[in-house]
Amino acid sequence: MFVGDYFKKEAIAWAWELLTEVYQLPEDRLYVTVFGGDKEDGLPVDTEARDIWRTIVSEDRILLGGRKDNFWEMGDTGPCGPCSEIHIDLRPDEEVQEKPGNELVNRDHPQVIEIWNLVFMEFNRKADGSLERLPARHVDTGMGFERLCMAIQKKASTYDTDVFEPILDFIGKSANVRYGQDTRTDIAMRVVADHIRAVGFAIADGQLPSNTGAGYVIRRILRRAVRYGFTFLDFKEPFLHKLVHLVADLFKDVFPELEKQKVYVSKVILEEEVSFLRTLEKGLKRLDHLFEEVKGGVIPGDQAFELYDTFGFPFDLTALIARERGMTVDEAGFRAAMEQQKSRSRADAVRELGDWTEVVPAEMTEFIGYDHLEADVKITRYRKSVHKNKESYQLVFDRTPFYAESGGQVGDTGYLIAGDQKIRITDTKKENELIVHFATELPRNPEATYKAVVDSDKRLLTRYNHTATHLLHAALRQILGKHVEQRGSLVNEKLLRFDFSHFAPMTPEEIVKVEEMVNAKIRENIRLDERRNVPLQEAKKMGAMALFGEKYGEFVRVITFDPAFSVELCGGTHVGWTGEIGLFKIVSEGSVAAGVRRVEAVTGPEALRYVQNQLDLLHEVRNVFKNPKDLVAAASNLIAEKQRLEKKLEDVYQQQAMQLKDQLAEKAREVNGYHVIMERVALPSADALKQIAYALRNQFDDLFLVLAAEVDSKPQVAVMIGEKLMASNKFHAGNLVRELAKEIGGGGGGQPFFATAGGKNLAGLDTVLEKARKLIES
RNA sequence: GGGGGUAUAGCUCAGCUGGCUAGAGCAUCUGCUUUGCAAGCAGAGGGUCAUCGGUUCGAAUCCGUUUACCUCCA
Repeated sequence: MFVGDYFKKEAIAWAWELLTEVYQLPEDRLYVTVFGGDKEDGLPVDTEARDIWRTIVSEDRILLGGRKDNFWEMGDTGPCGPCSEIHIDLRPDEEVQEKPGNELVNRDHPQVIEIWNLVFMEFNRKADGSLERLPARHVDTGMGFERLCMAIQKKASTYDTDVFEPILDFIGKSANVRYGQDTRTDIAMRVVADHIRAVGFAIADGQLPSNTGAGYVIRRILRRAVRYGFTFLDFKEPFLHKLVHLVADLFKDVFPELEKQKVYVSKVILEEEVSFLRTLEKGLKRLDHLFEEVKGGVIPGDQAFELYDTFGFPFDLTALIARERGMTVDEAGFRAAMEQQKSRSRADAVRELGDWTEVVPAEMTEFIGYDHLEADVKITRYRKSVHKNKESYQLVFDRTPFYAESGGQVGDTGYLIAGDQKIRITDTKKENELIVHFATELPRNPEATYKAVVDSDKRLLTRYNHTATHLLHAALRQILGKHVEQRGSLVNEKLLRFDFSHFAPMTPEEIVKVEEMVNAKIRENIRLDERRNVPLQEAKKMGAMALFGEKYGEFVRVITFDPAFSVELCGGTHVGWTGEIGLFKIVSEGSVAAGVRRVEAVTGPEALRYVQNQLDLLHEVRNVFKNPKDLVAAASNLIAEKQRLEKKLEDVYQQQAMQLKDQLAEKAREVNGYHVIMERVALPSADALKQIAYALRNQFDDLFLVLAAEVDSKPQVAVMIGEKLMASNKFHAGNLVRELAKEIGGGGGGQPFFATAGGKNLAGLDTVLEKARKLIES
């Protein structure tokens, strides 16, 4: 047998050998399942697997399964195939006597469980639903770790194994609950134990909770754990983070990464817990409101959905609390709203991918972009992609100078040329061994040889940033400490963004130091030492920094700039000498999550431009201040002075307004027993008008005021009615002002005691007063 | 990537369908009380109602833009 050979027979035999001989699982409790064929797909029974099994176990232990259980697919399209599972019956002997285990396989029995799955990748599901045989077949093996533990340790549940016991113990002590006493708290404890483990590992692996993609999955798992603890174990304060040390210790032999980073991981978890408990609290508040509003027993589904969708408040909590108050929630309505949301998202994500059209058979693309920026290439396959009515094409070549997005570095852009046709390549991505080029149109003659040309400017600028990222990484480790680990990275032609684990904000001094060190390394003009195809072990010996969460093949590429400074495993493109970078400048420093800092920086011409812009800005500001000796003092003086003057001006306005008010008060006449003031005034603002009106109202409780004002050469009318008069219900300022506004060609309104109006006809102001006089005297 | 939401005093927020001269609690400051502290009482300062634009006589409130954050879905 050679590497790459299809080893269905061996895979089956090895699985059996491992379980029965190495792990000593009892053969008489094991069952195997084999794909039993499917009419719809026109697939026969997997006789090949069945025949292999027949040489190992007796016929009555081989069961046939349908497409649901024994045909594995990862999605609507792509590689798939029949699978063969091994199940174990862990029930006590008496039960086995009563009912044979083969009747319980794949029946969701808690103690008759699948522990092993062999997937035989033999087909490719095409876009139209049809299947084609894969030219190169292979076997995927899946094993349930906890289930295997359960089988080996002969326990009734995975949670009774030594993988979980200490964690459950600790949770029980913290919650003051004993495991095994109440199903509800038991479930909660198991959920917490299981989830903290998953989340802890994932975060140690470099995956942070976030609101998109993989990070969102982490967040959801974590929140589920918090929620179970919150409702069933009465953990109202963050507690999950306390479990991290325990999990780390339990798994330190097999997963040392968590042990190494436990402080960091528990910090991240704590932060998430705090923020989720806050959303829970807010949700509870809203829920209280909701209960008061609906009062009549059933909470509408869309309301519950809004709570969940917009405020992140879990539905089952809503239902639980509703039950406690003797109410129910319209669950069907909730699900309907949820479905709507899903289909909306799906509609957006709909991307019709056509099947590959193969031009020349080829299993991989040779990447020649480290040495070439253009090359003659042949198209090996292409397909059409439709997204939101926009067509685009994906092309694969036999070899390519285009760098595919990877390791934070963006994919190359460029064009493809043949004869008079020039095709724009807008992006390049990797799909397994293939490098896929995204094109705006389809080559007219796919069989022709094309010249592929990478946008060299963009590539060059990107190189500066990628090498600078390595220098930055090394400098951060030297200055901040060895706990600095890369958490994420983005490298394009404009800037570099580097996320790393570190607990405190960087001080301005640290930023300067890092910047200086990177620039010193640039001036040293260190030569690139690039080694391709280094065995992974050897690379590690060289001290290369490998990243958690990154998968590396057997052979790696090692990028070194001074063996004593920066050695990294990296597939990206770099400068030949660090001096090419020219200048490195940090543009911003901030945080993205608990314990993770983000630095953004620019290099080369972009850095120069940045510095230039800053200096220009400074220069301009200096000019504005007439080139003072001390710019900062000049600026702060100016601001202080401005505040002082504003205050003063306000006082003056106030005084003027009060003076005007006093003058108006003196002009008050007694008409029908009211204090009537009707004057034409000139004022700087509508607000001043309001001020005066209110001031007069405070002075006379039987006030009847109509002011016709000219504000910014526009007519404005205000009517104010005193408190006493209001009580008589005789007047309504709003109605009055509307009537008066007709004279100035405008409209208005307000409250019963105070109203304003504006208009266009300045000449009408005097008529307004006349009209008002008639109104009051009548 | 798509949907929903939020942005008001140093902090936490209220302000419902435009018009109660922009509020509450906590924090800060001053005074009183007290041997001192905690606390209490009286008072004060503190706001470009995120941004830009629009509608209106009038916008924290309605509409649009930008930014940041929250949240759900993919």
